[in-house]
Amino acid sequence: MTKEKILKAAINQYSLHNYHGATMKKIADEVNIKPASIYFFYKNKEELFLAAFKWILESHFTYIQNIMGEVIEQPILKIYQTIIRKTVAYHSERQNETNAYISLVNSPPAEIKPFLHHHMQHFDSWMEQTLTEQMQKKYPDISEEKIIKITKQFLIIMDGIFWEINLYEKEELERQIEYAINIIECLLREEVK
Amino acid sequence: MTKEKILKAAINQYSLHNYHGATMKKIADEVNIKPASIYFFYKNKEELFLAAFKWILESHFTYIQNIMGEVIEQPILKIYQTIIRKTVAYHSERQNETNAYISLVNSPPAEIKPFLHHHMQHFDSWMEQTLTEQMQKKYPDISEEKIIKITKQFLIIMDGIFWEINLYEKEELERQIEYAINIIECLLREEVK
Amino acid sequence: MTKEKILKAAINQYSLHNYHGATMKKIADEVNIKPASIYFFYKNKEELFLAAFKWILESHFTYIQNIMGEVIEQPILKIYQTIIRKTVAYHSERQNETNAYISLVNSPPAEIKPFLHHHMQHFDSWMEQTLTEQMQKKYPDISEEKIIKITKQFLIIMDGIFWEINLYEKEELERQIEYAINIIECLLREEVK
Amino acid sequence: MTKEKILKAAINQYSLHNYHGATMKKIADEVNIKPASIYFFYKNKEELFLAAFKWILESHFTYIQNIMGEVIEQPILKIYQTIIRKTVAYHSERQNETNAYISLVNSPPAEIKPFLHHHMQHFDSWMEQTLTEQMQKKYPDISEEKIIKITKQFLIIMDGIFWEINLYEKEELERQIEYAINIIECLLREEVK
DNA sequence: GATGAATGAGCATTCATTCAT
DNA sequence: GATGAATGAATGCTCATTCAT
Repeated sequence: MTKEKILKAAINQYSLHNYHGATMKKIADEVNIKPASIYFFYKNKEELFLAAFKWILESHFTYIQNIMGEVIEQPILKIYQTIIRKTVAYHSERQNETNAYISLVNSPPAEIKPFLHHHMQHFDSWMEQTLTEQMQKKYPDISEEKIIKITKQFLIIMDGIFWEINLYEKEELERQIEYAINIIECLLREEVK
Repeated sequence: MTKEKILKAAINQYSLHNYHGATMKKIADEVNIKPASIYFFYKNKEELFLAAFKWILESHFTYIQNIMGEVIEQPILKIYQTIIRKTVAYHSERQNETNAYISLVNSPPAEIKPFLHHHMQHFDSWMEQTLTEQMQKKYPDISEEKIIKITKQFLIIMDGIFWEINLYEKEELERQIEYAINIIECLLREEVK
Repeated sequence: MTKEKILKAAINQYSLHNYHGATMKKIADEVNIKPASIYFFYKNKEELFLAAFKWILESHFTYIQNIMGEVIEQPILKIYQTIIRKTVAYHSERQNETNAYISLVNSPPAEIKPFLHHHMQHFDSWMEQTLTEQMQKKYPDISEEKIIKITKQFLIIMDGIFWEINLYEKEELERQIEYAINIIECLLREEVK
Repeated sequence: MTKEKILKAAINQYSLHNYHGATMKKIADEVNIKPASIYFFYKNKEELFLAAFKWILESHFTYIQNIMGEVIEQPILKIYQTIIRKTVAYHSERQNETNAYISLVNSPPAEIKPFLHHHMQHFDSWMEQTLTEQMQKKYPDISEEKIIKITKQFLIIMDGIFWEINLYEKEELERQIEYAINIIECLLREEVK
């Protein structure tokens, strides 16, 4: 119970102030305990943040997996649309986790780099594989090469939108999402014919 | 001379450890001076980093402006291609500046936020305006609406590639760039007729 | 316990070196703790010194109030005599507090000025009022104007003696006190008739 | 020229911030030179302030001597009156020097203590001697004992007023001065009869 | 489980001082 | 005479961590 609250507070503090700015005191304050008490649950700051980062990455992963599970039977464009929209929705609603995630990915504390790298690779290949699998099932005529291409292109667009989550205001972001979906439509129209 | 070296060291440290983790000591060590000496050139840490950020943003801006100047007369696809390729090249060669830039954009120290926001807006609107202008000149028949759309879509792709600079190894990044250019081709083919 | 010791050490250091010269290190050394530990009890240097000053002023105030309470029923000359003698005794025995008090009054750190001013005013008006009240009770025939005058004159003499506490050796100070009391006798003789 | 300006600036800074708060930088700024330049004229901070303190003490001494010279032929009450009034005027017009003087006297930097003590003694005995001499000349019938007593009492009152220079606003100070003169009148009336 | 008290290490910053120019 | 550049030492303060209770 308390342990979990500490974890959440750590994430929040990390998202607000980065690793170096997220102090044990601030975390403790957020949970309404004293800094010394954190050490009953976590060996030290590094361990706490390792746990926090794992939690962020895993819950993000799980969430996307769930979405994927829900839409997997739908037509391919619908899948793409849903992933983009839900991902944005997820991250817009959890700005602090997203912030933490972004700075984590971009400038990870040295201790975490190997773990992070492994996770990213895992996530990416899972996403790629799942998407290509579905396309192959739905469009058995299209060459594997083309399918991989379209999947990778989708990832570029996803990444572009992801980067923009933090930069644009809500309305403008909506518009960008529409534009992004238009791109995918365009790609599919051409490739799938 | 020393002042410049301090600036560069600050950028490097910021890229490695974020604002809070980049200490005056680390910067001084990199320049082979004592921390106290930094204060002869910069009033305090904040001022030093403001100077560093300005330098990054301005040199990035100048660089893109130059590229734009060089390719502006070329066909529109060529323009897009060149911007993507050169931007990636620029940032790949200056990983530390880019890292600094990315963490700056994603989790700016509160003191810098207003300045940063102003700059981003300026850069974005300049890019959009320059690109739409060129398209209007080259395709006077296409509606303004469509031109804006394609420009914004280009920006999504740019952002996607930008985000991936840090994530992918060199070769894979090359491939992603090719895919990105393919997307633009696809979009142009359809919209421009 | 420790908190109190820190307070006393702060007063002592302040009396020795003024506000700026009294460093957290010197205070900590005096208490046999490390400077960082002070911050467990006091938020910062300013708060510590505010507490110290309050303590000095209040204990001085309380002391004088007690004296006044004890002699209030005595003849007026006796009251004046006792106040002077006991004040000097009090301050002679607590040279460091007195020194701190004096430099506080004469060159207060800007942060403390308002608090100090308020206290001084309070003390002064209390003293004046109490003394005039007693005189009015004991000499109902003397005009208020005259009573105020004699009270104010007493304060001048008090201030003179107070200033001299630090300047004269013990014996010479005794003699000055006698002279001061003689002045008051002279004033009373004339005014009271 | 510059040397003198530095001296004056040092006094001013000392009066504003005490010895520890009066930095070489602040002094240099006031003279519009760089801190390094001060060292051309003074060996170090201590020497500068020693010079400054000497200057304050001596000019104060000289001033009082001049006043004394001017009024020495006048009746004794007039002498007392003038000394009080002119001393207050002098110090009111040079609040910074006075402040410096007061904190100097009350909490002198350890290095200066012996010099200061010697000076104070010299000043006090000169004042006492001059005044008693004059009284003896003007009232040859009064016993030496009585004369010394009245002189010392005058010094108490002077000290009281001196202490109040910093505490009271202008108008209230005027009133206190009147009261002080009244005291002296009272003393003279009685002793001189 | 929780915390009061303490500390070592480190941080940004200031300051008196030096020295070559 | 004056200063730009540099620094050692110190200062107020923060922070992760420990440990007895």
